[in-house]
Amino acid sequence: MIAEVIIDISNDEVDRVFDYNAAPDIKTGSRVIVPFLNRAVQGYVIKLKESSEFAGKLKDIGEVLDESVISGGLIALMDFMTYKYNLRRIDVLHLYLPPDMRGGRVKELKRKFVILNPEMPYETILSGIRKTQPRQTELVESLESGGEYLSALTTLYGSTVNTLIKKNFLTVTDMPVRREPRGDSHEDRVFELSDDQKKCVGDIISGKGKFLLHGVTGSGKTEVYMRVIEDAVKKGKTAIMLVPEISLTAQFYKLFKGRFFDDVAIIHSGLSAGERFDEWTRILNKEASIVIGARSAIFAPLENIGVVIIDEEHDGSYISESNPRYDAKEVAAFRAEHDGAVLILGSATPSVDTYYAVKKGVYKLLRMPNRINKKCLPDIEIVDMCREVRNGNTGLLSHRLEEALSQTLKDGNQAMIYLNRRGYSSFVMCRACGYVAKCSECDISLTYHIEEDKLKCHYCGKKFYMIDTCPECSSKNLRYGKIGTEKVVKELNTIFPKAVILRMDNDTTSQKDGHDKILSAFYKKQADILVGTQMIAKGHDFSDVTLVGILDADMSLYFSDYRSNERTFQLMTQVAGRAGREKKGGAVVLQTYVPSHYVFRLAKRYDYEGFYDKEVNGREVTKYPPFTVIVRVLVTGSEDAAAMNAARAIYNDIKAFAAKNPAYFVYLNAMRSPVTRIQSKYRYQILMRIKNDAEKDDIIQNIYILAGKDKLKDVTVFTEINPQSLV
DNA sequence: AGCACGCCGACT
DNA sequence: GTCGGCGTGCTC
Repeated sequence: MIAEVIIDISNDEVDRVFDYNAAPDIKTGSRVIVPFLNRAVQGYVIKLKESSEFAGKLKDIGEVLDESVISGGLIALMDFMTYKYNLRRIDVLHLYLPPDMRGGRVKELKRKFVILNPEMPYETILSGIRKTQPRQTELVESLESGGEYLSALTTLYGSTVNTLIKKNFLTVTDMPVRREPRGDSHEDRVFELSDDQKKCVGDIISGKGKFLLHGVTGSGKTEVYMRVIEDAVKKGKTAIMLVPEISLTAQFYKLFKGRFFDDVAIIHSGLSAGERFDEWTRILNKEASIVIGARSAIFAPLENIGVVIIDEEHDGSYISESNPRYDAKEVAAFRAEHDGAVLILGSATPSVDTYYAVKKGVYKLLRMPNRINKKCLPDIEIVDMCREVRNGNTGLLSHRLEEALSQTLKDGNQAMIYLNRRGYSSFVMCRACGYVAKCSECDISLTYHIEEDKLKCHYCGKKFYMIDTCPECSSKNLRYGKIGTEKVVKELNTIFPKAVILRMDNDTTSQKDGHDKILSAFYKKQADILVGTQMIAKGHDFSDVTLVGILDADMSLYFSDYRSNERTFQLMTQVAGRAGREKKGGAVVLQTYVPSHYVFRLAKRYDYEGFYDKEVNGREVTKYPPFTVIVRVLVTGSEDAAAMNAARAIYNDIKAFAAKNPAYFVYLNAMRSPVTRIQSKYRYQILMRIKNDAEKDDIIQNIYILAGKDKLKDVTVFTEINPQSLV
C-alpha cells in the first residue's frame, strides 16, 4: 500500500504530499514517523493508494504512532481550508490535534489512590489497631467497601492516613484520573416550550440544510439548541455547539451536563494542555458525542455529525485573526454539509452578511420575536450628552443615569455599566505642542494604565514609563485623553461611596478563570455595579440586573470600518438585553453625542429589520460586503524600502491582472498600512474589493498566486479575505 | 526546517 | 594549498 503523507514541518517548500510505502493495514488519518532526507520526522497519512508516480524513490513508513486520529471529514476539510484560505496543509492539521499530541504524548494524569492492603486479611488490619485510636478504625472501616484518593482522605483524616500507611495496613497506588475542566456541578431545568420554540424545534428536526434562528435576547434559543441536540443524539449522531466566548462555555456546560451527563465534552484554548488532551481523547473514543466550545471546537474529532450550532453568530470571535486565518462559520458550514448535518446560526442581531444570505435563500429563517414569559424588552432611553455639557455637566454620567443608578442601588438591584475602552485613558497628549505618546515599535498611541502607572501599547503589549513632562517641549501641561473603565470605576466610587463595584475587561481577566471569578462574584450579588467592556455584553444572565448604562455609545461608530454601524447596533442591542432578564423589569440608559443617528433610533425600537434594510442599501451603493469581497495583501519587513518595493511589485502584477478582468475589480489600491509599524516591521497593504459572484473564488486564487510568487528574503507577504481590522 | 553541496576569502 | 563563510536546492 502507498500512503500519502503530509510532513510535520511548517514551510512552504515542504507543503506537499509525499508518498511512502506502507503496510497493508495502514489507516488514513494516522500519525506516523517517516524517513525524510536522512532524518526521521513526524507526518500524517491523508490518503491511501495503490501506485505512485515516484515508484522508484519510495521509502517505507517508519512507525505508526497513533492510528486514525484524523477522520475523513477533517481530511476533506483540510483540502477546503488550504484552498479557501491559502494555508499550509500541516498548519490546518495542527488545528485538529491537541498541542501536546504532536511529538511526545501527554501523560495520563495519575493520582495517589489508597486501598486496604490486599495481602492482609481485613480482620488482621482491624485487630492491629489499638482501641485508643478510634479514628484509625473509622478510616479502615470506610475503606472496606472500596478505595479513595489520598488527597480526599487526608482532608478528612489528616495524619491518621500516613500512620496507617507506615504500618503497612494501607496501600497506595497510582490511579489514572480524567481531568475534568469544570468540576461536575450541573443544573437541570427542563422548560415547557413556548409556541415559537416548538415551531423552531419542529422545523429544524424535520428539515435539513442551514437555518438562521433569529430570536430576541431572552427568547429561549438555548432550549431550542438543546432539544435539537437531544434529537440528534437519539438518532445516534453527534453535535457541536460554538459559543463566542470562553467564559460562556462554563455556563452552557453546566446546563448541558444536567441533561446529557458525561456525553458532553468541552474544548477551548483556555483549558490546560492535559484537560484539553483528555477531552479530545474522550471525543475521539466516542465517549462524548456533544462538544461545546469556542472557535477551535469546530475542529473536534467527531464523526457522523447531526447538528452544528453557532450561537451569537454575528460575533467577531468566530473569525481567527492570527496564524491560520479562517472563519469558523464557513468551516462549520463545510463540516455540516460533509456529514449531512443541519447548521443552525443563532442571533438576536444577525450579521448583515448572514441576513443577506437568508434573503438569497441560503438559510431558512426561523424567528422568535418574543421573550419567554411575555417579558418585554427593556426600554432604551437615549440621553443627549451635548445637552448635558451645555447644562454644565462635564462628568461621565448624565443626570438621568446617575439618578437611575441611585434608584437601582436603593432598590437593592444591580446595574451594569458598559464602556468600549480599557485602561485609564486612551492617550496622553501635550496641550502645549500636541505631542502624543506613541509606541516605539508600532506607531500607535499608548494607553495609560493607572494600576501599573505605565503606558502600554495595545498592539504589541510593550510597556513604557509614564511621563509627567512632554519629551518634545518639556511642558508639564499634559492632558489625558478619553476615559476608560478604570476611570469610570473611580468616578462611580466618589458618587456612590457605599456601592461595591467590579471591573471586567482585558486587564482584570488575564489570569486563568479571571472571567469566572468576576462574573460569579457579581452573580452572587457580592457587588452592586459591574463596569466593563464588550465582554460583559455577551450572553450572561443576571436576574437582578435592572439597569444597564451605556457610556460613550458613539465610540464604536468612529472606527474607520465599513462595519462600524453594524457593530454598534449589535452592541447596543446585546448590552441592552442584559437588563431585566428575569421577573424584574429593566431599563437602559444610552449616552451619546449624536442622539439622532439612525443606529440609535433603530436600536431604541429594537428594529432589526429596519436597521438591516438601511444598512444593506448603503453597502450596495458603496460596494462593500456582502456585495463584494475585500481582499488584503499585507507586506511586512524590517527594511522599509524592501517592504515597499515588494509591495509595489505585487501591486503592479495585480493591477495588470485586474486590467484583464475589469468586471470583477471594483476597487484596487496600495498604501502604507494605517499603523505603519508593528513590532519593528514596516507594513504596506494592497486592498481590493471583488464582486461577490460565482467566479470570485477563481479571482482570489489568482491573487494568492500573484502575492506569493516572488519570494524575497526579509519580506513576508500574506493575503486575507474580509479582514476584521485593517491595522 | 535542516542538511548537503558549492564556490569565493584569509589562515597554518 | 585548505578551512569555512552561508547562498541554493532538495526532501517521496
